[in-house]
Amino acid sequence: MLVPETVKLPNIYDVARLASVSHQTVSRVINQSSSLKAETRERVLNAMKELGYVPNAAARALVTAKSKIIGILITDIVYHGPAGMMHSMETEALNAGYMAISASVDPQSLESINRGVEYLRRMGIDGLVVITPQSNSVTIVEKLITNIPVVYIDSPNQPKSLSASLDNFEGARKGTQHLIDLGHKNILHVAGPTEWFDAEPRIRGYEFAMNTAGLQPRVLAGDWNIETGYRLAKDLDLDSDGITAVFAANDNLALGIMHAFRERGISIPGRVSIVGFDDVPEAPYFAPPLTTLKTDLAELGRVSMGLILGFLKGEPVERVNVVEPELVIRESTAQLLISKKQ
Amino acid sequence: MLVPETVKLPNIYDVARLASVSHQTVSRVINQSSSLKAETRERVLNAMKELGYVPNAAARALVTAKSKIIGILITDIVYHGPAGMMHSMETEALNAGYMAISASVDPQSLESINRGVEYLRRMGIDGLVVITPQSNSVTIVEKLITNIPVVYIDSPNQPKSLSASLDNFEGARKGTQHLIDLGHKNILHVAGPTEWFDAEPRIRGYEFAMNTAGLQPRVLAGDWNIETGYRLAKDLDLDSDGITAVFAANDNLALGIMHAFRERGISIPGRVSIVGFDDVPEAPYFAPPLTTLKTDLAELGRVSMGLILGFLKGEPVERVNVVEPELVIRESTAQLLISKKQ
DNA sequence: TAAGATTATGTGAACGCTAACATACTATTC
DNA sequence: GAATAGTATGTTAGCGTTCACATAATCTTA
Repeated sequence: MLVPETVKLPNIYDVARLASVSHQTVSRVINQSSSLKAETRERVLNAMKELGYVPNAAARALVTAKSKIIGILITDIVYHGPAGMMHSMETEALNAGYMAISASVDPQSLESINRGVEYLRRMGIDGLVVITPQSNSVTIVEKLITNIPVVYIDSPNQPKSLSASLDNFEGARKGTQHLIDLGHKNILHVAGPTEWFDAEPRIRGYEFAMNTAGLQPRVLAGDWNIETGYRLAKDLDLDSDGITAVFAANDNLALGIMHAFRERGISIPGRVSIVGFDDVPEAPYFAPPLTTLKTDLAELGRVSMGLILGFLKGEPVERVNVVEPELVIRESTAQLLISKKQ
Repeated sequence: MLVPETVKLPNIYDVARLASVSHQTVSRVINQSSSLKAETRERVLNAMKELGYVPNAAARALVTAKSKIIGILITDIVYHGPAGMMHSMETEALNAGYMAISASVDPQSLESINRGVEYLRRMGIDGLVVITPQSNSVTIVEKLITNIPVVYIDSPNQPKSLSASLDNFEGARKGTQHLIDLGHKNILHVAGPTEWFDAEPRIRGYEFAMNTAGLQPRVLAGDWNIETGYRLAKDLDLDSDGITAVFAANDNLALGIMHAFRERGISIPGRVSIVGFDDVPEAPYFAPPLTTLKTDLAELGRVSMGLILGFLKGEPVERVNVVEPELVIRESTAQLLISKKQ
């Protein structure tokens, strides 16, 4: 059996003794202070290496009142997007000498959100990124976190805070316009869950494109899950409304929809064109490959973390930043050949 | 513009003063000590609430020499598996009063791994979970982390440490056996990258099943990417070897392979049966739905974190734990009707 | 009701670091 | 070569906790 050993880690005094300098000189080496003789620095560096010294973050945090930790409050990490976003945020933080630390919470449970925020506060985070698609988390955070900068991702209209978001409206508009350009007139939008901040602007972007083209918008309420797309498309009546294209609020929905159509023998894009949103890595390999809106979430993560870090460095930062999705055309969309109204 | 305000957070003395007790009594309330008059506890609790007091983790870590933080060293968080695993680990840690903190590193770069480990050490982590599929990270960790417990996920044979892993061998054996049971004789294995610990036992499991059945194993080297599956299957000669089934080392490869076959007009499972590994959420919606091995990575995460936490609590823990994949049969595999050797 | 046992609270020090100041060395100037 | 200005180093205190111990208050029991 393994037992916890209690090895005393070397501290700044141990290094100082070995290098025959004062502990403060060691501190200066750690903090790259100027006015240090090269020879002394060298000696200290060697002593540190010899003892395997690492600065104690707790002690430093205590005295500086800065933890060099950025918190990330995140819901639903299981979805494709957030995971990649986390990764890019962490890298960005690391490069600036910060650690990123995340608490994933259940957006349905106030208690869970509270607990997540509480844990982050306790760690003494210097800044916070909130990746939450729902308003109740935002309210809690606003109440509890008052002394550090906060960036909200995809949570529009936080007047007092920083924010970064995808331009969901514009993405949805582009996707819909693509279908309109192909000659489609009856385009259905299968929407995401309206409690999510992302879903609503996608609906509005779709409606805007439709209205602008003088077409009748038609929205079906959904959520982000494959299964929901499948269920909705399973007994969707295309013919009576003459639907020839579907704009799905994300790739998951699109995948489920395509699967249902495949089972029903409805040809894509022969009978119906499909557009998704996200461009998940699998999208080019769907049957058929999916036309969708590529959302650079890694970039969104970088931007958000950059906002916090810039703010902490005292740089002037934009309060609101936007990342634009890009239309990727694949085989799931095609020109409408037989126009109904002809 | 927003400017960093410097609000002084209340400390234990502020609470003590407001509650008219000593700071030590407040500490006792925080740490749920017994031998405290209920009335006193109540008074302190109220004072804490009134001031919005949160204990300072840095100060506590400094004096206890315990950070209550578990580090997670992770590579390739972008893959489906690790993300879900992270989530379950974090939850497990939180429930035990620990925070989880991750550093993602590039497994190709020694420097990146070093840096990741370095950052985690600096935070004074109490334990470490290493999710890395490659041996060089393991060596670095072993060299650098000597004073705290480490769990290696999917890194077999770490004699001095704890480990948890998927039973990749058994999973591969089951998947291959399923194809054999369906009457297939010429089964190709498209393998994962051999530098990854996961890939090799999958190859061996496949070979074991084949050899046991008196069949000739045939392995094609690949990696974990969809694109690779696609590329390999694009000009794969099925006929000259009479291949009727493919066992892919993960679902990504399977997806790429299926896509190539679809393009080539090769019917699945009519002409070729396909088995994957992972059971990604999309697998039931592939064309056709994919037979695969469900790997409960969330469970693997829970087990791993549980090992560390149990160890830290001084409980006796198993050194090695294994999570078994489960065969999920879908439409991508079918009975071989025309047997070649008949 | 005095003595001991138990429960409840208080006091000082220490954890490892950095900030602020003090002092010792070296280079410059007149 | 004495006065001045850097440059390089040392000394002390304090960050907010918990720990180990000391003391005060209360409860037993003969």
